[in-house]
Amino acid sequence: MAAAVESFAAKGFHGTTTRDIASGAGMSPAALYVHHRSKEDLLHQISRAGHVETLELVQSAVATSDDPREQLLAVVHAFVVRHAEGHTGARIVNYELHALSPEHLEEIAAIRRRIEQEMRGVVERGVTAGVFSTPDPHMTSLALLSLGIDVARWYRDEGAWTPAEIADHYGELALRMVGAASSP
Amino acid sequence: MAAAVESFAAKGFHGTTTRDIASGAGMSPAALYVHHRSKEDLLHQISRAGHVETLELVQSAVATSDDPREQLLAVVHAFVVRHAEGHTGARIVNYELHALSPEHLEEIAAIRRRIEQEMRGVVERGVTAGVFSTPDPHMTSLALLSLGIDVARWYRDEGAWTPAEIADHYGELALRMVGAASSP
DNA sequence: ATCGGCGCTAAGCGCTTGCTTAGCAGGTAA
DNA sequence: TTACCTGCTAAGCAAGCGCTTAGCGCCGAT
Repeated sequence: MAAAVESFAAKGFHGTTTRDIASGAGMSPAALYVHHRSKEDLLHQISRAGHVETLELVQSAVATSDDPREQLLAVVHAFVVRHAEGHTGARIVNYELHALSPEHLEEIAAIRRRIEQEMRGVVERGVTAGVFSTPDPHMTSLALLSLGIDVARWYRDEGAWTPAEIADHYGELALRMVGAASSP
Repeated sequence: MAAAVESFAAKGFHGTTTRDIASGAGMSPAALYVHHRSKEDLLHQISRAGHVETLELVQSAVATSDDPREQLLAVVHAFVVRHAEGHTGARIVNYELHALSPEHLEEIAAIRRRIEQEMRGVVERGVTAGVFSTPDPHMTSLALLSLGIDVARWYRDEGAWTPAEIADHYGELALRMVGAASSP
């Protein structure tokens, strides 16, 4: 599975052959089929595991505080660090959905909806509490997730910024986007 | 080329066959090769045209005003509308770069750098003029582009928001991100 | 000592891939 | 009329694809 993650992230699902994955894992192509039903099955398992982990990450970040402001910072920080450090896996999670079978795609889409609900909840509670101010909490929360997801696209390990530095800056941007005061 | 755009956007470069493109264009597979050297050549032409158009769009948006605030609004609005309305082409432009040959990729990367420079210029001039305030103009301008690019990933024609509505909201978010006052 | 099963490989099957070849209808010009 | 374009198709080639089959070495249990 690790070899599949590497290949899928580098060349895309359709650009990867079962021989690529097998040689990356130091095996013959036939050995893959002892453990996995098909190439799509591999993608499905990788995608599901990645989505579940991200959902849990977001949920536990929300649970660290009762203050929407702290929740937002925690979620954005965790989300951005994950998409930077784990950009290899995150690319598969976010950019290879079209290669999933319709049933598998629907399963994954359900997890994505729950992630969106978590973010939306944070923003809406902040607005209700009067500490955030935004004309459309729905679109703003979507933009916050969008910003984090896209980190996986442009982030490079050899780049000038560490994941933590990006996450800190993005935390500040997030506070501004929801109309919270810059610093306590 | 229009048929190739459709197929590449829907299934990715490697997921698309020359027979897909040909039947989409109402031709036999061999007819493609009268006009294009290879499948990669098609991708290259589509990608280059898309990048050049985006660069020109950004440049002309910047040229509409001398005020960094107005420039930012114009660039973000044009950029977001383009990535929403033209999400089919924008997906190829942004998510199929890995399928280009090394030489073609370098050519495209140069155009992308010029787009980034335009956005960075707007933010930096705003900071210099004292109308924007951000701890890292470089990262902030990258985040602004990132937000616009990712619209192409999640936007759906049948969604609740029009491209103009998204662009308006994103303009407001952009002003907040660079630390400009919300309204004049 | 012998067995069954696990994890693997060598070989390859049937099909699809990107692309090529040979040739043909219709239009243009001398 | 002849010659030659342009834009196309039918057919197909070599290579690569996802996946299967047959079989082998190893190991713990009997």
